[in-house]
Amino acid sequence: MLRRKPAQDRKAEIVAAVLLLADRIGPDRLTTNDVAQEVGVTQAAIFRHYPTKAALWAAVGEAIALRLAAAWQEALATGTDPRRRLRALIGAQLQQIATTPALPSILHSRELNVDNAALRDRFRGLVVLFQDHLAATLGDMAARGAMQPSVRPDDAAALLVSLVQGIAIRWSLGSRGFDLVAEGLRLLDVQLDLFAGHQALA
Amino acid sequence: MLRRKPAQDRKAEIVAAVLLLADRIGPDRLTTNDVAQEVGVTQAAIFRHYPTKAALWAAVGEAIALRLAAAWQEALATGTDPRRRLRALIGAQLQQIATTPALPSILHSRELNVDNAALRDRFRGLVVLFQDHLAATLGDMAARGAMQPSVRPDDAAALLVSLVQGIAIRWSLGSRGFDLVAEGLRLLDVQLDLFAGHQALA
DNA sequence: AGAATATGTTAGTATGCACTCACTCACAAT
DNA sequence: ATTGTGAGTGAGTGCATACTAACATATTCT
Repeated sequence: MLRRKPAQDRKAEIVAAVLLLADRIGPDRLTTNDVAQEVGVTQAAIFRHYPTKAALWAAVGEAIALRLAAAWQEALATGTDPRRRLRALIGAQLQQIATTPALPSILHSRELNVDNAALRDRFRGLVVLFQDHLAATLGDMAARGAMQPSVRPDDAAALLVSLVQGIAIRWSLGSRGFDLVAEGLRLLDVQLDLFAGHQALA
Repeated sequence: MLRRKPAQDRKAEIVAAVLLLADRIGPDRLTTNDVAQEVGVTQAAIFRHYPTKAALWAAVGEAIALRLAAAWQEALATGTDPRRRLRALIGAQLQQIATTPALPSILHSRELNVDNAALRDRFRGLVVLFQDHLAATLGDMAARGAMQPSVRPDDAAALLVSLVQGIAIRWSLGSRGFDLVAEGLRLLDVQLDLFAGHQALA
């Protein structure tokens, strides 16, 4: 018979399994049976820890939200130079996606966006928070003259958010054949040099 | 009893229903029953026209591929000015997304990417084709001095593809509260001015 | 050691899914 | 007007799913 674990540990294992399998199988196709097999217990055991599948997804969402918020806080603690802080923010985001590749598909899954209204609002708040961080840092850069005045700050923020999403998609479609963080930061530097309006070194 | 239609018309109706419902319900959650109700026939009738659900998805993919290719061809016929051609290409792509909002989610759905290998390759080819068009046009722009030499053409193409994906996502999440094509082209102009290295008019 | 508890299992249920089969009848050509 | 064709139906099948209830035992507390 299998080793029994305290509920707290098992719950964490289950959430981890969902994150792993959401990437492999897809968030909207993931079944409680898949999760149970991955964890190594019976399907019924999942329901001892989470009363419904929706509750399980809520726990997964909460775990993601905590991780993201922590990563952003750490990035914001990076010095006072706005360009370095921007790099830290974007780098942290890319790092989160690299370690949890299911993140984008979960964020856009119908599971979260259609079924679970409370969680959807939670994530909307997160996205807004991230964009606020970006906008604030871009404002600092503008104050230092590191931004062409012709580029509106909200447009710049939109371009940066797109950059992250776009490279994450390319990384996924290309079977993760390159270093997401390194390539993302390289592209970010290209874009930031363009924002600054001076030519980068060849 | 319901009006009977020739198979060709009915098949087109079914494909149209899938495109509509894939947006509303999600590609991976769409059932043959949903489709049948939308069309106004019984579930069994769907299987008279398409032997399996996978075959139905293949038809949907084919329809999308034809539309995209046609839109790109039309855009490429736009004059010889590379910047205008780029605007036409991106505008066509945004227009396609605006009229078929399910497009991005279908392109990234597990239905297409996991189950239907043939169709996945078909779409991969489409994406490559689009990027080739972009790269060629960017090359023309560079030849006319409308691109800073510090920006590699493939990086520029990656940034433009990201721009389209990013604004499409924002449009979707924001309940389509703005004109996707107009806003996308506006952002494109901001980015192209940055590529050119001269300030845009305020 | 023995009782209490909580983590697990076995064996279900109801529902929804893709898909099938025997059959009906609307329509078009003769 | 008759008839052949094929679009459409009603009633199913088998399977997967989320979830449940009764029971079992590993672990912990005393």
